[in-house]
Amino acid sequence: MPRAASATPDRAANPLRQRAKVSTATTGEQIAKQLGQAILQGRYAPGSRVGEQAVAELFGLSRGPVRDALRILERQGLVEIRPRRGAHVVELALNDVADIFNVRCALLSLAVRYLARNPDQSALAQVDPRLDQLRRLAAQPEPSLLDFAQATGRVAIGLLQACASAKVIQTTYRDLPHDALWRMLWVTPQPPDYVRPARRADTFHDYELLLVAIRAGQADAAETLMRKIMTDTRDEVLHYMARSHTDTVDAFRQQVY
Amino acid sequence: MPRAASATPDRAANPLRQRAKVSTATTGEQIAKQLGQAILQGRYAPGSRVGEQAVAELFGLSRGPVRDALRILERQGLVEIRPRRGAHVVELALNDVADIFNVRCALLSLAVRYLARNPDQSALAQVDPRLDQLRRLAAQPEPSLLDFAQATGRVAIGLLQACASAKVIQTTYRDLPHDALWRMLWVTPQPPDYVRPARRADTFHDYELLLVAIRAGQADAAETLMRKIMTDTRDEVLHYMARSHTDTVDAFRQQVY
DNA sequence: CACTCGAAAATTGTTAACAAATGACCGTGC
DNA sequence: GCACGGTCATTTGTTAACAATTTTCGAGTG
Repeated sequence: MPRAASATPDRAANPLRQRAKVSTATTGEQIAKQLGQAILQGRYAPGSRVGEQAVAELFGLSRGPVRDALRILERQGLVEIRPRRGAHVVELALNDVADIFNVRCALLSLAVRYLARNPDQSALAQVDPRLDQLRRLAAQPEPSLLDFAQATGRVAIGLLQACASAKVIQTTYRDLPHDALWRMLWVTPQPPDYVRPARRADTFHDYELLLVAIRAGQADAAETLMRKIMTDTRDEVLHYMARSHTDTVDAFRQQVY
Repeated sequence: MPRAASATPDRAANPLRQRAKVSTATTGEQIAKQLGQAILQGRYAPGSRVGEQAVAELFGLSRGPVRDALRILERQGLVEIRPRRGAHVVELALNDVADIFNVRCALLSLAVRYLARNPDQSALAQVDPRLDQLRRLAAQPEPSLLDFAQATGRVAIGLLQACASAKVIQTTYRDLPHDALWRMLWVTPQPPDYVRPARRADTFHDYELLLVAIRAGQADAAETLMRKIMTDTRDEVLHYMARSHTDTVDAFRQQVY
C-alpha cells in the first residue's frame, strides 16, 4: 500500500491549468515531475503498483494526463509499464547501479574525446561556472550527498552540451535511469549524509584536469581521466550501497574495468 | 502533405480489437508497428507533421491509441513530439548518423569487454546461429542491403543478450534510433542495392574473430575488434549516404576515432 | 510591397463514461 | 488438505465530446 506523495491535492477547479498557460509544460509533465519526486523519495515501495486511478484522484485530475506522466516516468526509468498490468516502481540491483555508471563512462569518454578533437572554446566556457560550483561544494565542510552528486552531474551534462553536433550522445545519456539510481541510494537503510572529504577533493581535481586536457586537445588523456572519474565514483557509490545489500561480491565481480 | 501508409483502413467494426484478445499487444503498439513501418519506408516527408486526427481516421480508431503509438515511435526515435505542437518525423543529419554508430560502438565495446570477463558459454552459444546466418548472407551473391544490416544487427543484439546481468546496456542500446538511421539510408536518392562483397566478407570475418576473442577471455582484443567493426560499418554507411548529401566534409571531420 | 494585428480553423490537451481483461476470492471436487 | 474452476471486483484500454492553444489566413496600415 504505497502512500501518496505530499503533493498538493489541487482538487478544486484545477488550478494547474492556469499555470499551464504561462509555462509550456503540459499537465502530464507536471504530474510526472511531482510523482517522480515522490517515487525518488521512496514513498512508493520498490516493485509496488502505481495505479492510474489512484494517482488521478490524488491530483484531482482525470486519468489521461496521468497516463502521459507514467509514460514519461517509464522513459526516465523510474517505473516499468507492462501492457494491461500497469506501472510498477523499478527495483535496481547493485548490478544495475554498476551498469549505469559503466554506460555513463562509455558515453562520457566518447563525448570528451569528441570535445578534445573539436574544441569549441565558447561552448566549453559554459562549463566553467559549474566547475566553480563543484569547487565550492568540495571545499564546504559537509555538503549534502545529493547536492554534490547533482553538482558533478551538472558538470557532466555541461560537457555533453558542449558537444554541439553530438545530439544522439546527449539524448542517450539523458535517457539513462539516473533518478532510479539516486532512489536506490536514498532508500538504503543508512544512507551516508555526505561524501568523504578526500573523495570530494579528488573528484573536483580530476574534473579540473579533465577540462585542461580537453582544452589542450589531448583526447587520450581526457578519455583516461573521464574513465577514472567514473570508475572511482562508481566504486564509491557501490561501497556506500553495499553496506546494506547482500549481493556485494557478485556485483563487484561484474566490473568491467 | 504526407500520404498515408498502405495500412488497411479497418474502418468498420474495429477488426483489430479481436486480434488484441489473442495477442498481448495493445492497439497502440500495433499502430506504432504499422505507422513506424510507413515512416521507415519514407511515406512521410522528413520534418512533416504526423497529426493524431489523420492517423486515427486512417486506422479507423480514436485518438487515444494513436497518442500511445506516437509515444512509442518517439521512444524509437522516429518522431519527435513537442508539447502542443504535435509529432514530427525526425530528420537525421550525417552528423547524427555518425553519432549513432559512435554510441553503438561505445556500448558494444563495453558489452564485449564484459562478456570476455564473464564468459557464459551457454549464453554465447545463442549467438552462433546468428553468426551462421551472417556467414550465409556474406557468401550470397547479392543479398539485399536491409537483410545484411539486419543480420549484423541480430549478432550485435545476441551479444548484448548474452550479457545476462547488464540490463542497462541492453535497454540503452535498444532505445537508440536504429530505425531512423535505416530510414535515412532508405530515403537516399540512389540507395545502394547491396553491400560490397569485400565489405561483407570482412565484416563476417571480424565478427568471427570477435567471438573467438570473447570465448578466449581476451577483453582488450575483443574490444579492439568491436571498435574496428563499428568504425568500418560507420564509414561504409557514411560513404553510401554522402553520395547525395552536401555536408560530407563536416561530418567526417567530426569523427572521433 | 512588406509588415503587423486579429479572427477563424485546425490541432492538441483534457475529461468522463464505456468495454475488456487481469487478478483475487470463493466454492467445489478429488 | 490441496488443486482446480468460475465468478466478481478492480484496473487498464478505448471512445467520443469538450476546452484551450497553436497555426493559418486575411484585412488593414505604414
